[in-house]
Amino acid sequence: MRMNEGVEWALHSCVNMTWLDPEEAVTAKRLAAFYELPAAYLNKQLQSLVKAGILTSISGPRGGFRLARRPDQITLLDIVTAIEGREDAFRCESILRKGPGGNPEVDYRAHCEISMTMRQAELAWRRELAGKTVADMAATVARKYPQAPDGTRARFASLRG
Amino acid sequence: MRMNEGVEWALHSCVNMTWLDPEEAVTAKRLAAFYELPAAYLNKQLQSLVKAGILTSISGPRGGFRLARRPDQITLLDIVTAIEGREDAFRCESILRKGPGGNPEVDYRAHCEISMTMRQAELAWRRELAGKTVADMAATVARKYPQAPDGTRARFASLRG
DNA sequence: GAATAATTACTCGGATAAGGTATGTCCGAGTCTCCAAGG
DNA sequence: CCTTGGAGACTCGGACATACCTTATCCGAGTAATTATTC
Repeated sequence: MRMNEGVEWALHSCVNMTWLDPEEAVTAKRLAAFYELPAAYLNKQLQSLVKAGILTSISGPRGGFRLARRPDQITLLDIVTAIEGREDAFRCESILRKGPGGNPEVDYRAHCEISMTMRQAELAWRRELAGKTVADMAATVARKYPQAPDGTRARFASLRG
Repeated sequence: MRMNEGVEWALHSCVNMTWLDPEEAVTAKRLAAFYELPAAYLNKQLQSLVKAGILTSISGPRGGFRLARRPDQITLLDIVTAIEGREDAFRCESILRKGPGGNPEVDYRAHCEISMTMRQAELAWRRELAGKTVADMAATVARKYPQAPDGTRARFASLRG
């Protein structure tokens, strides 16, 4: 059980975009150069965020990506779900159907005790992620490292791309 | 982010073993036949449970697997960890090292806000799983489906292997 | 000088390869059982 | 009848293939800025 690398990239990228002018678009190339990541692959991940309505994309010169809504309206769960998909990590395969008294018609995700318990645990995980927004992250970082916002803007400005 | 299929198999198998005589060993072949699973692969997963100290294995005729300790002493987290390993799903790659002010010496798992928040969410997940034991599962199933224990024993007895 | 139209360069977006992990299979080492032979 | 030795069969355990998903890359469609041209 291993989360996509893109989740980490997407989270950091979204927090970084918080420091920028809301109208300003940043290219995937610059976002990638920021952490020395592969640009084309990061671009692919950002596309997932666009489809999920988290980012807005702009084509052509002076194009790029920007946050589609206020940072306090974007939860970490939104980003994780956009990259990883909506399915649970534990996918109940309804193996009880093959056991004694198994019924092919029954949806065991709603009846199998193990399936429900595993689902409950994932809900706790999701609840935690849904309780934190990109704005929360940015605020904490800015408090602990006051130079971060300006430093980020400066770095973006200096990056060729 | 997709959990190993073996986790579901291991959970169901452990609950099933709860119904059996604690001294009685069940072969991987029978456990697999119970849900029509691939025997050799299930055997591989059960080996992980043995290494984790959850099951005890016995070689030779009349051999097989049995629970290494009381079902109320085996949490779902124990089983998940045995199969999936101890690492977090979200593995912080410390990409901040490459950013402005990045320090190659710093362990960002303890300083990166995003890393810590993701870790916190996984802790909530683990806490849920650690709070449920195999005995809890078995008890709930037995209450909802009183015929389950006898039915399970009967099925094991009827399986060739 | 201003408006307009063609050109150009730059961006995202999706289609296309490469690598790694989960899945699945196989055979050998060890061991318990069963059976037969001998006391 | 009881003991003992050996053959046999069965089990786990780990080494060996396969398939799928993640990771990575590339090129084309579209677009906005730019430049040259005309009025």
